[in-house]
Amino acid sequence: MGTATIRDVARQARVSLKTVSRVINQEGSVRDETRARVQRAIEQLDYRPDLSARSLRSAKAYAIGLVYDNPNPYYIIAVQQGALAACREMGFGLQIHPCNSRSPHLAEELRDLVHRSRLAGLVLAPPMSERMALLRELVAYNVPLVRIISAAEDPRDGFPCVFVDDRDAAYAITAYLIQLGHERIGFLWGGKQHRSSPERYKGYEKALQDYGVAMSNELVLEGDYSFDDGFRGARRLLGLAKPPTAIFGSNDEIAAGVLAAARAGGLHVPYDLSVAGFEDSPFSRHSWPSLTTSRQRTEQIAECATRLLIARIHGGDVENEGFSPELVVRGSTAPPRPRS
Amino acid sequence: MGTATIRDVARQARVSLKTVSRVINQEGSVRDETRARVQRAIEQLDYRPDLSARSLRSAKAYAIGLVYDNPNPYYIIAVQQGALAACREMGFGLQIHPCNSRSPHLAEELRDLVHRSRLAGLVLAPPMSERMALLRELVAYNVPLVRIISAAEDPRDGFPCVFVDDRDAAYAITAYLIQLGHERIGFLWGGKQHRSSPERYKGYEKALQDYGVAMSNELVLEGDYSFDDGFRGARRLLGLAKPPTAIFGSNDEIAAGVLAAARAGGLHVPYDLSVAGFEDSPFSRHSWPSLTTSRQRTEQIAECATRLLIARIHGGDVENEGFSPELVVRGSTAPPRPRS
DNA sequence: GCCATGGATGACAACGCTGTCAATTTGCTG
DNA sequence: CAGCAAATTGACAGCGTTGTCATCCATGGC
Repeated sequence: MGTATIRDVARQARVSLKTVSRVINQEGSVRDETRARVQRAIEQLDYRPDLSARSLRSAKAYAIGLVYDNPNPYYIIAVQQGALAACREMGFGLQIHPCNSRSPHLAEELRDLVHRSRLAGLVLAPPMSERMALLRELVAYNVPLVRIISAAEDPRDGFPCVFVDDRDAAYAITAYLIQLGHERIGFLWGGKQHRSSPERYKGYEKALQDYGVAMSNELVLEGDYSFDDGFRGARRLLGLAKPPTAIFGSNDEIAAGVLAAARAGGLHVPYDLSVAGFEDSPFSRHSWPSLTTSRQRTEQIAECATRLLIARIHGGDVENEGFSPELVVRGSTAPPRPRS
Repeated sequence: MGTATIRDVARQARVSLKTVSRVINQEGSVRDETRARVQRAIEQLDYRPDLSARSLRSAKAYAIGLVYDNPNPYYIIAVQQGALAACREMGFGLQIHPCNSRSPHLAEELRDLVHRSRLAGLVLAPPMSERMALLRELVAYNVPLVRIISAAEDPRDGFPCVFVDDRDAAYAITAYLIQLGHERIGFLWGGKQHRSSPERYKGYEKALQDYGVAMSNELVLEGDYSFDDGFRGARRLLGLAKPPTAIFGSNDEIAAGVLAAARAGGLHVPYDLSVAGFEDSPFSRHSWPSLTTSRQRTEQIAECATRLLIARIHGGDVENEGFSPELVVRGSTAPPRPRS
């Protein structure tokens, strides 16, 4: 049995191979009656075009690659969902490619992937999307790509992208904390290899300036986008002579660590300490108290990036697009407790 | 530039196409000197075989599909990682295929996928892996597959699988709670469409029996593998005239909901209430207190399943394999508070 | 010195499909 | 009804690779 080919369909419909091909690819120039006959044959034989053969012959590719190196399952799943949605709609396949962003041979590895698997292009998630050297190499290899990056505005650097305004979002969170009455607001950095980290820091800094709140270096700690760094960072901040009344973690995992540290220290969130995160991961809804955070429409962002890539592959000259995360207020933030 | 073909390599090495093919596929019957010349040409030209052309011609496939319908990002990412590890080692590609397990045309959809994308076979994660009708259809379509399922022992039903003994693991957790001194232990069911749910329930039930602890229907509630059902279920249990002193949630998300409900009710975990989860997701480590749970080596399980599939594709007649989750004791469980 | 043996190599076709271009049919005009 | 353009259809080659089978050459036994 198995797998009818275009040949079988042609025989059954009493037309040439090429006519079947035309019907499949909606090329037009086929009489309605002929088309109907071919359609019928296709259904009777349960025929499905073979993507390998098609892409081999037409020198077009019908799959794209999704490249990431990110330990955050929520983020990755959302990116995958978005990319898949776009791919399915456009009739493309999706090949996922988690990788090590520190690998020295990444450009070759990716070019390899593209060539071997006949990928039409790549969607790059952070932090790969922010390695200029990598981007240049890939472009030199003629690999079409679209990036998802953190930037306050269109970078116009020649590499197409979808950009997310982390700075503005961090500004909004910080401003919200200030408006609640907080004047000592701790900030825990995310990973240095992510461009989003300095962006978020800049937003924090600018809000303090704009509202005339004094900066204090002791309130800002470096770290990574991890629970453990949130925990450790919070412990240090809470051990200060003048501890902060609010802590802004650069993502929800960090904020989760802060929550844990606060509880370990016997503090009641939000009355003794306000905590804010970033990302709106499910964790932020399920923690106790639930986290004030910033909602990134990761799925939509990825879908948009994938659409851009496919449009580019189809030869379009497409514009970059920007997204702004939005503030989500939940139970982990409140006005500071009046000085006793 | 672009993408040398086997033809270029043959020209450069002054041999025939076929000889290059032999070298690439390690077929033997090539003189060392010739092989070296070809190798050199391959490196110089940076040649990579085209998987589409190869699979087209050889009627073999070099990619497998991973099919799942599961809202839990931690689980999915772990399964993907495991499957990818096996695929990379064996030179296979991986195509992910999230889908709706309730779709009536799933079998056709999957057969379609296999055919169009020339997949060598499918790895099925729960709950798809437990739909006998689906399995039968796929086998009728000649689709090689391996399942990941929940079962206390090798089902020997003709469909190859990797089976995870959820029952024994749930038994271990329940027994542990009993040994701590608990006699009223609530149980919150997972999703009915997952075979793991009744398995976990059976483990709970058996432990109560074996230890001579009275069953009480009011302590057992149905639900889904979700935070919200954990929250609602816990509220109901805690509102009973004789509330439980411990609650066993069928997974970590449910347990997270229980934690939240306990806190909303002013209870201190673990002193007023012990809580246990299942899965060892990162959440279980990052919650406060961290959750006593059952560690499933999801990544290894998926890798094993993928290996089995590839072995089967290569014509091997392989044995099913079993995994037993292991008890992880953390801060959310303690002896019950003495009656006041 | 001759032939059987077997290892190394190559020529050629074909996998399933689409691009090119030529052949055929259709429809329209005068 | 001839004449011509446009619409429709088909023959054929070839994408990059491997399977089949034929060919070539060195070796060794008699």
